[in-house]
Amino acid sequence: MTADSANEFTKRSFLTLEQAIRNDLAEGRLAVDRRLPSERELAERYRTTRITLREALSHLEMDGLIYRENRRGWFVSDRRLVYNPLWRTDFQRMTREQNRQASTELIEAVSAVAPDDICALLEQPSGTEFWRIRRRRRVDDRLVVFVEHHLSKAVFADILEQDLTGSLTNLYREKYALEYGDVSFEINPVALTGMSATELHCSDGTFGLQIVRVNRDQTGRILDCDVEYWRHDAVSIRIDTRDSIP
Amino acid sequence: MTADSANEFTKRSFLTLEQAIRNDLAEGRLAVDRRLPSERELAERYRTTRITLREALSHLEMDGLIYRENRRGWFVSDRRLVYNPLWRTDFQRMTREQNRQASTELIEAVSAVAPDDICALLEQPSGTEFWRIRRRRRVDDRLVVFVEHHLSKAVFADILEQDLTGSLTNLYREKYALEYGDVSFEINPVALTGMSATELHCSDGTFGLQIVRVNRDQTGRILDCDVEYWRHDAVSIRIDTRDSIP
DNA sequence: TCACCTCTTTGGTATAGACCAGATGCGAGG
DNA sequence: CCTCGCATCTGGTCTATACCAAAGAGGTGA
Repeated sequence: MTADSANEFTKRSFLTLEQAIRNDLAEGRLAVDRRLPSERELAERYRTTRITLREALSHLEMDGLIYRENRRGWFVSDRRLVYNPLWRTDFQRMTREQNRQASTELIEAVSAVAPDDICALLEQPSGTEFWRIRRRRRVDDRLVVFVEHHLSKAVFADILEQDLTGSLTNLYREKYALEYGDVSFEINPVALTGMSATELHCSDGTFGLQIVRVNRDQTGRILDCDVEYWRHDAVSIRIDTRDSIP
Repeated sequence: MTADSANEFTKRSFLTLEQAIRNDLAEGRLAVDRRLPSERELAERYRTTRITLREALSHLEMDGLIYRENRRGWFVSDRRLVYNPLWRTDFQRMTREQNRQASTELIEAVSAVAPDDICALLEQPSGTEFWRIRRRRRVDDRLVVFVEHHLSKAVFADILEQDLTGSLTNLYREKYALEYGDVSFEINPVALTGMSATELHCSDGTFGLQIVRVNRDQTGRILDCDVEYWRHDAVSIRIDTRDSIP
């Protein structure tokens, strides 16, 4: 930040601090390589305390302008990824169509008893075991979503032998000759906690968007259930009934 | 409990302030007709400072357990309203089907130039005037959503003479013989600011869910555009392709 | 009855420190 | 070359206190 902009900021009210940071961000004075200076440094520059500064940063975070990675620092948010949960196009293709670059990491793939609510969604008795595949995805190198898939062990007997870092959609089609049919999903604003927070490198309690989706094949048989946890500033849900819903 | 873990217990109370409040909420010790004691009283009760206490309350707020009304206090959240933006059932009926009670307040109904992005969505040149209807809705007496409707002045010439506290869906059908056709919408997690925050009685910067919807009639003509701002803990979006999309 | 004013209570913002814990980079030792 | 451990960064949490501004209660006067 230049001496000028520091001088411009003379009033001490909270809103002006937030506005000052907003302006400096917009004009690219603050961030170097999308990364903001440390909180201590910012507090000094704006002649305020870390508590007050963090309050302002939290507001900008909620507004989707910046985000933080746990104990790593603050960063400037990129544009949102447009996402239609009714489409089962694979993630790579979806991001490519938006001129973004995506990657997927496999966290685990095991057999496990699903929680009761998931069993209910999958129309199986509580305590049923499913394949549990946990992955996380990046867009332009930023961690944006943590996904937990629950798959029928009967239908996908040998899924663990497949490459699970790619598209499950394609795997279903190519290895199991399954095409998607109906879908249902639920979107909830939630706090990211536990594993979703850890894997996304954000602190416990960060705001996120949870999307729970149940996928069926053409015969109406339930195939799997995905539970996605998105960084809230990284995604925009968009649905249009004029699009065919395959 | 072993001696080791007892030792650990005395060293660091693994029951954090947040968890303590969480327990008190769950067991009904804290909620007195859904309102929490003042921050000062809570801080005293939990032997901590207001800053720390507010941090904990913010976490619970993000998690959707409690919410605040600007300078009025903290309240315990009720269950979420299930909402399908593809359905144009009127609000009253939707809430009744979930055993909730709804009400709508008209804030203003005027002719006004719509912002550029809204004009673009409505496929009209920038600077076009529309009817602008602003309303807010309550569920079980809690303010949950602020809505801004932009309607074609040509199609709805005399809409200001109608009762605008009721269902616009019904008005379209009964007074204008219009049925809904295709819909498209966009969901974004945002910070509530300005009018949306003021009208919802929440402080500037509170986290919310924005839903922008464009409605068409059966011939594909654009009817209107709704911009909704929801309190994040009050709504759950649910969509199922097996439901008919009228 | 009702508009208006005032006083109290509430959350909202701010100061100035301090220590903790995870992330990271670097250097020493294998 | 690689690994391990330590020093030093970062944000995360905390104490203690103060004043401000809006909301709400209650009283006052037309």
